[in-house]
Amino acid sequence: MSQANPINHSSASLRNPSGHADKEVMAATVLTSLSTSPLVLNPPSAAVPELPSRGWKESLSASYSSSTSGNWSWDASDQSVPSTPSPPLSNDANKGFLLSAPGDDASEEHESAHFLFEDPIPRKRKNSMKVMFKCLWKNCEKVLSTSSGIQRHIRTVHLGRNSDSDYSDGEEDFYYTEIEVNMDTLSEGLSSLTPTSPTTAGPPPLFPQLSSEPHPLPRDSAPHHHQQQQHAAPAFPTTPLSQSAPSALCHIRTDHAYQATAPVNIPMSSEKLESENGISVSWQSPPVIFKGLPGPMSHIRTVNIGEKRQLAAHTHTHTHTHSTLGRAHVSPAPPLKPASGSRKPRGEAKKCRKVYGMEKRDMWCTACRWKKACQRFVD
DNA sequence: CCTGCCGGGTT
DNA sequence: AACCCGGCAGG
Repeated sequence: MSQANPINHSSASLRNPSGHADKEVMAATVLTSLSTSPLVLNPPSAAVPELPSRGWKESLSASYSSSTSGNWSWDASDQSVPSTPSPPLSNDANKGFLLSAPGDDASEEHESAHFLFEDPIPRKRKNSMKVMFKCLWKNCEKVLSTSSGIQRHIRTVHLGRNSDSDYSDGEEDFYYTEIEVNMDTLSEGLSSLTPTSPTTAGPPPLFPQLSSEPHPLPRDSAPHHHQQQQHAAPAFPTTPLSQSAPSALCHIRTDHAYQATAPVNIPMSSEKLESENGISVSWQSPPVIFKGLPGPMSHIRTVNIGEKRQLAAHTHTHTHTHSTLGRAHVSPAPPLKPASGSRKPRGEAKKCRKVYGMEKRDMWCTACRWKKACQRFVD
């Protein structure tokens, strides 16, 4: 209850106003330019309306009414049902169109551009959050707007697999994160900047697990539009939204955090994150998981593929009353230790329980929840 | 105490 | 198979 704060709107204390503002802004710029339009035609600085981070829902649904095809479709529910001729593009996710693919992106791009440009009035965003999927492979910073897109990207580019006729979804390791960016904050930050292409690559994003709201956020709810550079050709892309995390919120989730390599603990303090040494972070293997609970900087969380479970409140009152102190059991069939090390040495890594705590039990990996060997923080 | 998780039961 | 949990080892 105390920590399970849903996307903390104000973020107020997330970052200290030190001197790294520009860095931040930079990232913001990138993000925005990305999300608004891949083409540099439309400088986002145009006029990004700013709405009070609070109450956007109402104000939006009100003012956002028609004007555009309004297919921001975040939540079909709050759509004012603008007379959209074409069905809401709730397609995305499953369509599996890879935005960054040479030719594919056209469509989506078109769309976004479409309603972006056609916008007569500075429409207000209905929801300032945007979900994007970011590839976590070593030097790849690809960001796509759909999970299927990123998966495909990984499959083809990193796993060297031909996506065409084969998609063995089940067991693949898709290392990517789902990030949610608050556009409001971004806009604010760069309202005074011009959208220039990012030249520096900030440190990779970090995604310590962190609580967040329990919203399930189904994959196909990702707003589609916006994308990023072309294929993964450049081994070192211009890191689109590298150091995400605009002061407000950045919501990251990694799919498949399971069997991640040994948890790497990246020194992460909001400052360090944007400190000059851009790429200094030990960003080595795709899946990176944090051991410790990042302090205040928490807007990120990791999720396992099979863990999409209901992340509901679940205030579980599991307070096990371990009163059964029956340790002194008289085991009938005793000794016979299976050749040495009977029980596992007991890894030293902190497991879900320790990391998230009982109150956030729904964030544990399934194994932990079932009192099985932790799969997320394996030793 | 607490945490991790085995072993085994239940759905 | 997914889920749950008693109970124990280790700290």
